[in-house]
Amino acid sequence: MATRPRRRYAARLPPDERRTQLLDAALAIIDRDGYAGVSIDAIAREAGVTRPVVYSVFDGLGPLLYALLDRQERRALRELVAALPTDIAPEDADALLLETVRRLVAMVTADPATWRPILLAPAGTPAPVRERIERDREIVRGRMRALLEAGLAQRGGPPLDTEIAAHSLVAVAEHFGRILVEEPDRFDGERLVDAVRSLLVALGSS
Amino acid sequence: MATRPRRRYAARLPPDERRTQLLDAALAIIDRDGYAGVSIDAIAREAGVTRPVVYSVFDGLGPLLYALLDRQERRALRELVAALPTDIAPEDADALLLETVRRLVAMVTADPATWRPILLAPAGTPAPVRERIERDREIVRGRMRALLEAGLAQRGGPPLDTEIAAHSLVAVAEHFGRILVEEPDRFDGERLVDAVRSLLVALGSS
DNA sequence: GATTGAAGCTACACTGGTGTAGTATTCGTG
DNA sequence: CACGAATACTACACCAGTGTAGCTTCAATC
Repeated sequence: MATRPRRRYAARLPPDERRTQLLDAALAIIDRDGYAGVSIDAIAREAGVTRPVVYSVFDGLGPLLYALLDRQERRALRELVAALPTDIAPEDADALLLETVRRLVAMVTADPATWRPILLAPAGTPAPVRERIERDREIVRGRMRALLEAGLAQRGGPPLDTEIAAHSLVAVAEHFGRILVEEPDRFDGERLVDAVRSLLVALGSS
Repeated sequence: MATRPRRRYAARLPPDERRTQLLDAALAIIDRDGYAGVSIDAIAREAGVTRPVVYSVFDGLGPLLYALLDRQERRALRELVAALPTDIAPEDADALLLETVRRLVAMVTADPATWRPILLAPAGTPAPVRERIERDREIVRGRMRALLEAGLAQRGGPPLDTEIAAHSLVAVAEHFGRILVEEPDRFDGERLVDAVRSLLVALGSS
């Protein structure tokens, strides 16, 4: 009974680098197989290491995913804020809107590994992670609502339930974000921009 | 060592009734705990029966959930088709739209147990079930698209990417459907109707 | 009221994942 | 070049779920 030869030791890393590496491994798994495939065991395997190594850095899968979100959230929100307009340019609102859509599409397609875990979060995520993402979503809606109100005020638009409108816009954005991430060939990004343009024309927006 | 007393036998049922009962049990679990809580074991427990009973009727969890979807899909699509307008009434399109929204809201709030498994499906559902629901979604989008095109043709609306528009409308509808099912107190149904009404006014829809 | 077949139950073997105690290896330092 | 701290590995006990073989009970029939 040839007892299996001892496993070759993985390169030794200080906790900080190990931590980074493990988070990268988790991200790679999520990007490849979705949240379904993620487990302490899978992460250890992906990193070429054994489970106790993972436990030496994180207290379990929940805290690990939370830490991952912690790291990715910053990047994602930064990208998002950069893509959204900062204020309303009344004279060229349409062009600004189109440019924003274009930026959002580019943002997601350029870095799907960042966006997939966020857009697909409901599927099998631990509750704390899901709650956190929902909180972020709420923040984005708040910002969207502020933009809407500012826009309506400046352009003298008619009254509108801006909370509902913000929900709707974010829902649509997420829907197409999900498609961009999961079936990148389904809709060309520019087609989405064109659709918004047509909509603006249809609305007779000046 | 007091060996546990033999479990009391559950009422004997012919396969058909047992099948129905098990599907009901699965539905109750999904309605209560979401897809996360569903397993052969949990379903057997919920039905007051042991696992082999479940296996005598279904080949496993996948087929069981598929059968459940089979049963619920019919009801759901029937309700949905009943709620959507059948044709375009050009002279009172706005009222028809408002009525449709009202009907959709009523449909979901009246029977959340039917709609929760569909609206929340991505979370932890076996692939075949998810694919099936996605197919249904595609059907609904197709219908929505036909309505849009008919409406635009009749009312001489401007050109629009109706595929994108249908995606958007369904995405918004699902978003609010999910909220209605998960946080019924967040938005009053009538508020959603009002929002659509305001939107129509804002569009200067005649 | 005995028989018997359908419908349930128990018990077991298996899988894949968790978490940890104890041991082996590496590598920087003196 | 020896040693000790840091880092990794092995091995185990545990859990929850799966799927099945074989035994038990029930109830319809004669």
